[in-house]
Amino acid sequence: MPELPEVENVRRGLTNLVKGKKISSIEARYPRMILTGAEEFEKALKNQTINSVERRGKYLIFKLDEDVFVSHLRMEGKYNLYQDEIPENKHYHIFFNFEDGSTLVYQDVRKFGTMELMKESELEDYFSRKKIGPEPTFEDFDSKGFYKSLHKSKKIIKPYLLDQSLVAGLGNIYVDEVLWRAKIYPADPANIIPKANIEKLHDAIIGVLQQSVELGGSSIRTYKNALGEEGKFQNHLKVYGKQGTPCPRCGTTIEKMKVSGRGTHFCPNCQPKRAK
DNA sequence: TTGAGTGTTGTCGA
DNA sequence: ATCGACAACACTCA
Repeated sequence: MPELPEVENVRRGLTNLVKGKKISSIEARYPRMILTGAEEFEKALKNQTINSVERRGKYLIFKLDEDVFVSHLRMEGKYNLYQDEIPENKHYHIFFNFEDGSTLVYQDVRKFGTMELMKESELEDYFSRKKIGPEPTFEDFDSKGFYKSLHKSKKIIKPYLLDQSLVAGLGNIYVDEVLWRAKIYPADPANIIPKANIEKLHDAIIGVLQQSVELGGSSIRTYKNALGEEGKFQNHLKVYGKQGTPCPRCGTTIEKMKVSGRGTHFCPNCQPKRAK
């Protein structure tokens, strides 16, 4: 389900729901989801308190007394907190039982999500091994460095942005949105995009992701935050899912195509192909 | 009914 | 180095 704005809203919801709660037991019904080993995960986290829930890119970081675990929701992961009775659901995979009787349940229809146990001191290395780029903020994400990287690369711009190395947090929805805002053809190689468009792209990445965070993210298919609430940013999408409708900027019909295997929405007039 | 498509990421082979 | 294909899995829609 989630890109950065959705993950950030899940994080905020979880902070309210489980911060300060002490785990009494964990049940991993789908052990393969826990890449570092389900048994050790269950054993290690028992009797530890969740002190904070943080985020890096699209990854959630639960910080406990002695350990941390990193949770990635992939396509459809969700967290729900139950005060007592837990409804039967075949997509409920990991159960965190708390001392106060409540239970945090991880739900994932497609079972793509992952959890990994580690020490806080290992986090930096973990994200650097995965080549997770800067957070999309003006403090962390430098426009000059971004331009330099793109200027010397023949990679196709859209999949390059999706690989998280230049900036963390974009997924298939927001990448189409920011390319539309910066008037860039999604399948063009990075090195032929004019500097002015790259600068616009840089600002759009920060602006769109931040605005979506504030609006609770986008509920496109199944996304809801940890409180079961839908986001509102889907009402502000300009191209994602808008194929066949007029471009809000120029009225040309939005098209959908495939770019490196992903459905890609764009305005053929505002985002003309520059490559021959 | 079957196949294509879905908000992600990692691996493998050319 | 890079890119496409494919994998993990379940469900929806044409």
